[in-house]
Amino acid sequence: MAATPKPGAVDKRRLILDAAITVFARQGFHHCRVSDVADQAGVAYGLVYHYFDSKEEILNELFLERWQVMLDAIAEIDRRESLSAREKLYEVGSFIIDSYRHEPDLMKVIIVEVTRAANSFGRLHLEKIREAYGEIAAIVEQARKEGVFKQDISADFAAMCFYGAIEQLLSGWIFDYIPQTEEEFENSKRLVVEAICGGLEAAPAGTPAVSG
Amino acid sequence: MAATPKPGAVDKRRLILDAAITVFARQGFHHCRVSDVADQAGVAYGLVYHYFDSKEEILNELFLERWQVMLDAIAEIDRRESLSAREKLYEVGSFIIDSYRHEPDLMKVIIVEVTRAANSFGRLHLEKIREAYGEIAAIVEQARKEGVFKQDISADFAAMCFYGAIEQLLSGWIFDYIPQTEEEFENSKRLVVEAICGGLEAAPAGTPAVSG
Amino acid sequence: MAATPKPGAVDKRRLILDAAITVFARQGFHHCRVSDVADQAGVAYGLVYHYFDSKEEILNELFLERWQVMLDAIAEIDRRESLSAREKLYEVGSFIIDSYRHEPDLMKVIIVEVTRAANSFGRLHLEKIREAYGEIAAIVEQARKEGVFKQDISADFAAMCFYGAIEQLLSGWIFDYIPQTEEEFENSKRLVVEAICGGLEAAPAGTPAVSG
Amino acid sequence: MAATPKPGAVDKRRLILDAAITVFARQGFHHCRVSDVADQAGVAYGLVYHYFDSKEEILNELFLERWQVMLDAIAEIDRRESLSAREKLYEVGSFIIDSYRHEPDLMKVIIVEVTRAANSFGRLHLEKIREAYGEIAAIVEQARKEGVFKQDISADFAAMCFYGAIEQLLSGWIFDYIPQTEEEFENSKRLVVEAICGGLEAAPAGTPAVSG
DNA sequence: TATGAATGAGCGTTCATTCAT
DNA sequence: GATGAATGAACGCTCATTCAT
Repeated sequence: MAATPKPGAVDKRRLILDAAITVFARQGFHHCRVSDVADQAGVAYGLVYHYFDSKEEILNELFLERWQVMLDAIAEIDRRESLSAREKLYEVGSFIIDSYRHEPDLMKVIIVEVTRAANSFGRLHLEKIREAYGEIAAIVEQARKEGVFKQDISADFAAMCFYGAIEQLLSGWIFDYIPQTEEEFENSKRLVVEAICGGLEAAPAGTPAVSG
Repeated sequence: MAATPKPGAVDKRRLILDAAITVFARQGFHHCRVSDVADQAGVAYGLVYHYFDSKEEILNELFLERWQVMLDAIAEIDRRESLSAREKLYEVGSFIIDSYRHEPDLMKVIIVEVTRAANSFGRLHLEKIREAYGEIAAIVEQARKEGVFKQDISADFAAMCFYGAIEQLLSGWIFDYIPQTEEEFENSKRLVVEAICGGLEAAPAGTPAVSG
Repeated sequence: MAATPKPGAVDKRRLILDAAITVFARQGFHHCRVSDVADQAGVAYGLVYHYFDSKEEILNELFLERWQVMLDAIAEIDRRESLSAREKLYEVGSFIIDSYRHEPDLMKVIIVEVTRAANSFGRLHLEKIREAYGEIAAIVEQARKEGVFKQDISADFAAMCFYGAIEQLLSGWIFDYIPQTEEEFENSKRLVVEAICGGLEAAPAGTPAVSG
Repeated sequence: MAATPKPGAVDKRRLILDAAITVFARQGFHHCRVSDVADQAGVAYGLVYHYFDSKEEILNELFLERWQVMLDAIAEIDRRESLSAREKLYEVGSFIIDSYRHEPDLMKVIIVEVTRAANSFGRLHLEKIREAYGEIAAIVEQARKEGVFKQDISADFAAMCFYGAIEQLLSGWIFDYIPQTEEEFENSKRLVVEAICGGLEAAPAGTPAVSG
């Protein structure tokens, strides 16, 4: 459809996608009009339909584009053999949290309008969303095989807990439960791994602490 | 307002609320019409406006009614002094999971349309939703004071992880990631506490296991 | 859907249908908006959609309602055993021409937007339209069997010629080729039968004229 | 305006006109986009506007171009003094039927989108369309003067009947009421003249038949 | 000539809500 | 209480046409 834009020229398609991120994040996908996106992008209404088949397709594209980046990143992390399971999960959590830190609107849209809206748009992407759980589960599974992680908690189950905790943190930032400071972001990276891998319970006295 | 219905008479208001649970769960709040709810209830759709101010009010009422039951239940659990923190969290998780088990449509509506839709309807109820986190945090906080839970993980943070993990599990059932068997429900109650409190990591050899 | 209106009350559904006749005839189906119909009927926009599923359905209803009346009338004419074939065709032509005379807008809509628009809306109604040809053909067929009509012109072919001639006359009135006077209508009834049954050619001298 | 294309070069204007015939015939004028025509022609849709002022102008051009050919042909037929009225009408009918036989798409477009759509595009061309009736009427008129055709049927009226019958036949082929075989075409040429000139009624016994 | 990005008016349809009965 | 006819704002999408390149 749309060709690669000439170098130096403004890529209107990108402009529209970026405008959509802003508008979807601010008003919500359902509560904004296509014209809001066009206005935000500074283009005519019809141009949106020149580049996209529907309002929904814009959201799908935003999601797929970004989610794939995350899937690739997690896969890459899992391949780093020098890392322990806990370190791998730390990297995964870091990647997600940093994604939010650097592109909060985009991540808000993805979390709120897609992954947490699984019975509307998320439905379309259930498989893609589950891939992420699967990649996390793979990290856990290896740790279980090595005896580092508990045998009685399945890798899938562990992945759900880990991902759920992180998505809850993102939700906390998105909806202002939790202050959004650099320190808070960094602490959260560390603590979510500590909580899920090491558990909330303090080690019994005399037990050497296992730090992350 | 609607008066208490005569004994023996059909409570149309309740009929409409129950119909809304079914319809919201099946079609989603945004993808159903007021008339769908009325049809399901077997009443004229004008009657819905006799009992409720708007479509949204129905959802609000469903949420508030049920969420309060949960808040009360958690508060009650927290008051049981004989229970350890882990046991309390087990009871909390059990309550939520059993809620889904016994009323899956209602819980689906609450989770999908309210707590996970915090930028639309959830926005109205942020405070009420946070109360739940606060109650869980209170349980954790006491355990921290007693030295049973780690000091470096704040109670609020811990509560987010715990609630996030459970909501993720519910989402898994709602969207059919996870099989919905009695055994699965029971295992999940146990394992989510084990994962969050005890951590995913196996205890180092020689360390006495701490069971839930 | 819409119940029978109370006696004395205004039947809004009928009001909309009548308004549609006026508007479709004046502006053409494609060149009017649903709001034009609603305005003409003096009702709110949405009421049109309360009674009809779509703009198209209004046209379909207008056509089917009226066309069936014509089919019934032709069938009834064919059953009158005392009439000759020529008399039957005269009655058929009279019925169609009088239909236009008494409800020119409705007939204009049916002819212009349906029977002469067979590749858009007419497509839906091809079968129904052909029924009329079939009924006319039946009249001709009987005359052929009786030896009154020529054997080498099939009944179907003859029906096409007869119907085509009449539709052309209606078109002439609709588009003001032909003056619309009472006299013209009456003459046309007589002459179209004379032309098609008796032919344009004058009888050879000495041949007794066959009058209609 | 577009200049005459270089010899050997592709005439894009002609390409677009031919593509329009195909597309208008297949989808209908109203149900195709300018880009459909351009795609069919294998050119960018902007080019259509280089050669034509509007989508409508393409249709106008197709109609005028072809209709004039027919007008000329009928005029030429009328000038052939050796032919009887019936023979002239046979030639006219043959010309129209052969036109459809050789260029069914073009004739379909002209009949369906112009002559039978007189209240949209046809409106523009009423005069041009009537010219054809006039030419046919001229043939009849002469026959009336010569006493060959009946006096009580006016030439205009007769022309309408004759043209109406033929257009109905074309419609029958266009919309697949009537089989499109060579034999059918040839028979129709003969029979339509026989029906309209000679009439449907069998000659009374003892009357010499007048054959076409 | 030729391209297709850009424009924006226009329209069909939906549906929450009101209200007369 | 109960019904469903009536309202009308809102919105997604289409597509003929323009125009910069």
